[in-house]
Amino acid sequence: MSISIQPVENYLDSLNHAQQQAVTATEGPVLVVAGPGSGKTRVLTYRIAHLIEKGVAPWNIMALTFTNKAAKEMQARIEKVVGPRANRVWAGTFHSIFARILRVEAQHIGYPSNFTIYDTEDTKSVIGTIINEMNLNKEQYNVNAIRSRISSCKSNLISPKLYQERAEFTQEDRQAKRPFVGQIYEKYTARCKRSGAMDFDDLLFRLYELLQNHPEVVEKYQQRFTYLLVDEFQDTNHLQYAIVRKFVSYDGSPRNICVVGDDAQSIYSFRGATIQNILDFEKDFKAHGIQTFKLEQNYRSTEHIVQAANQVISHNKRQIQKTIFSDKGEGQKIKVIKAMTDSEEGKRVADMILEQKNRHHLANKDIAVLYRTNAQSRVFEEYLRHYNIPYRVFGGMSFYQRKEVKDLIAYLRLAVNPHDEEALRRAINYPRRGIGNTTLDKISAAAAQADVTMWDVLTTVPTGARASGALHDFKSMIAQFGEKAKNDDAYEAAMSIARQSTLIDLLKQDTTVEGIQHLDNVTGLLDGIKSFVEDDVLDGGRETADSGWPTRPGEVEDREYPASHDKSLAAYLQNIALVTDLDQTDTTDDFVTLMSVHAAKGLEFKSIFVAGLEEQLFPSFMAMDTPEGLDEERRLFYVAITRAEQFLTLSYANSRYRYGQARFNSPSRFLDEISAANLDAETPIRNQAVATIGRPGRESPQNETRCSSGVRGNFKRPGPLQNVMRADPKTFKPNPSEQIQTGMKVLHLRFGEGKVLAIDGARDKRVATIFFQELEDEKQKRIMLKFAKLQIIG
DNA sequence: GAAGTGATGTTTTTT
DNA sequence: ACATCACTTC
Repeated sequence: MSISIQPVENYLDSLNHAQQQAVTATEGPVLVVAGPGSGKTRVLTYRIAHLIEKGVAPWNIMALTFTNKAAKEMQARIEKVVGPRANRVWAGTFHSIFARILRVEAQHIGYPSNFTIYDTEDTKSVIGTIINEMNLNKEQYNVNAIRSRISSCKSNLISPKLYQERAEFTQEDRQAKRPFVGQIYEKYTARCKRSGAMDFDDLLFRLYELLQNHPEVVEKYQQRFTYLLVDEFQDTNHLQYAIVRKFVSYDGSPRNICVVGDDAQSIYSFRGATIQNILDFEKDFKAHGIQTFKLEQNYRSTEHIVQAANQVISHNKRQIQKTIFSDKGEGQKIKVIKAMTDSEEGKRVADMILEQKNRHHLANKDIAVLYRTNAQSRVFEEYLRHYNIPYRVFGGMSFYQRKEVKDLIAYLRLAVNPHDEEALRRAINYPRRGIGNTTLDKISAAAAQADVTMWDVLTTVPTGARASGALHDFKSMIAQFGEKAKNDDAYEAAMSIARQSTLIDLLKQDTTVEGIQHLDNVTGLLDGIKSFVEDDVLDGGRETADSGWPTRPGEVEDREYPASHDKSLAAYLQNIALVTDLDQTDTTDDFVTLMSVHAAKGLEFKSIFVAGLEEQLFPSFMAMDTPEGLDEERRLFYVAITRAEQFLTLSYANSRYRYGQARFNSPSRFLDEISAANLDAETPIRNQAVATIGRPGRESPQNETRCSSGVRGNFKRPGPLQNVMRADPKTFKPNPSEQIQTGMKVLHLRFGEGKVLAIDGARDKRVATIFFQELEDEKQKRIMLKFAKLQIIG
């Protein structure tokens, strides 16, 4: 392909007719319907470059994407055409761009500018706490269900107030036997606000409210963003479109808005995305001379693949008419692997990968295995590891979701915003400092009572003497961390917080295999913060670039928006809250990619494997009951096969383990939707394959230790710790607990001989701190005397 | 307070 | 199958 570096003058020459039109129609509303591989990103980037060439200031252009990756790629490609001033274009995800605006305008809506961003975990935890506090039944009030209901409310512009006013909702809830959902929603919203926190949906919803209620603010941004572009428009939800409209719909607006999308690739309706937006867009801007362009030539895939894709998608009724074609030649027919079991599927796919690498000289990074659910990755991992083929799994647990990483981040978050209750709950007794659930409940109740945060009442709530001391210590420690966060750069601050919170010490004490892994992860986090501080490349253009560029109104104003030069802890946290693993791919490494079909959207590979093509799985049993659900599954399949450039292999298994039990499914109906003319006739089921179904581990158990790229620790757990008898049960005679005093030597059935270092608490709440010589790692134990069986031996 | 046990739900996709 | 969570036991 000839994309890379185009001389500035003739970048238009490299485009086909439809693409050129889409690039040069800069004024007024434009809808670009772009099939897979049709050069959509190219059109978007050239369009922006073209605007800049025509004299539009980069900071007057806002380009909204769905993923950070897409935004980065766009920015990089604009830079190739127009140079470093590309950095001043407001290109980013909906969430990140809106967060940036909200930081500046926070005071208008009663938020601090360093507000915390709650991830899904935090959200669920808050909702869980509220359900607890309201004494509601956990089965009826399922946290996940409530969370998604609240989320979809926000996506549809329904505030808590509106929710409780509308009979349709209250009635529906009453029928579902959960009449308090509205109240939970209201409390949740209030609590987030009190904590100075926004969840993902709030980044959109709060911005909408801001633009709605503050004419002077909305005007400022309407004037600022004179050119608006939206990528993957089919995946926007109602709320996102409402915000976009706010920016461009006002009296005298030139309505320079360009949306690019493909209704056939809409795969996010489960989180509120709706193709209705495309239809509405045509309607909403009809009066303003909307221009529509269709990009129908596919430059990615060979003909068999494109034809198969067209056949599949033609089974969907409602769609924008278009004809995708390719002139890249017939290419290879599509192969189908029929396996007996999921394990055999894994083996056959790995075999085929090996064969393709040899026969067609493919690199690992030319190959991807796509599946419907992340849980399917395991069998492929097993066999790829067995064959020593490097691979990487995307999705599943992200780095930032790991417990030890979240633990440290909780402290960092507290340092920046001590009102962040989720961080407080996480950090307050880990490492242990004697602030148990009882104390926590008291604080929580007092905070709710006074309508303030837990931080506000931390040291004013009456508790036991011990807890009270611990709370004072904790509060002053966090306050001290807060000073560091304010004065030091992110790395210095994080480093000393990691040390002084004693989190690092705690991790170092754990010498098990996982323990070392945990410490590695935390070190990795700290390294990440370090490179955040040191990295001035990422957005450096803001400071130094384009000195020859004339100063315009707006340029000075631009400095109002926090950017790369902000190396504070607050800036770092803002950054990572909206980042996923996918965004930090090191493209120099050569590995096979394993990911869900959703995650693969927007990517392309020479060779694609789509696995698990079975009824109930793909299409998913969750979606296949309704026509709309099935259509979306089909679009998902369409996305999957159109990722392939030259080789496409589909696979399925007759039986597969789900929930620990073998299930039998028939081949996916989607397979029947591809004409036999595009399928490889010979699809041999080798007898020999059946004979070697056994797991690789069984054949050569030693092999596991050498796996080069083992990302997920398949290590054995070390079993119950120290479950060895250290004292002879026959001669063991425990003393009554009242007799135990500080300084005594005692014998414990399992822990052996120990010395009582201290005792705290009174009567039946006495807790002894005992030093056990014979224990390996954690020699000091705190033992509740009421239950402990200890024999005094001196 | 800590550790071990049994019950339960989870698995569709993600900013 | 696996992880999380309420519950029991020391």
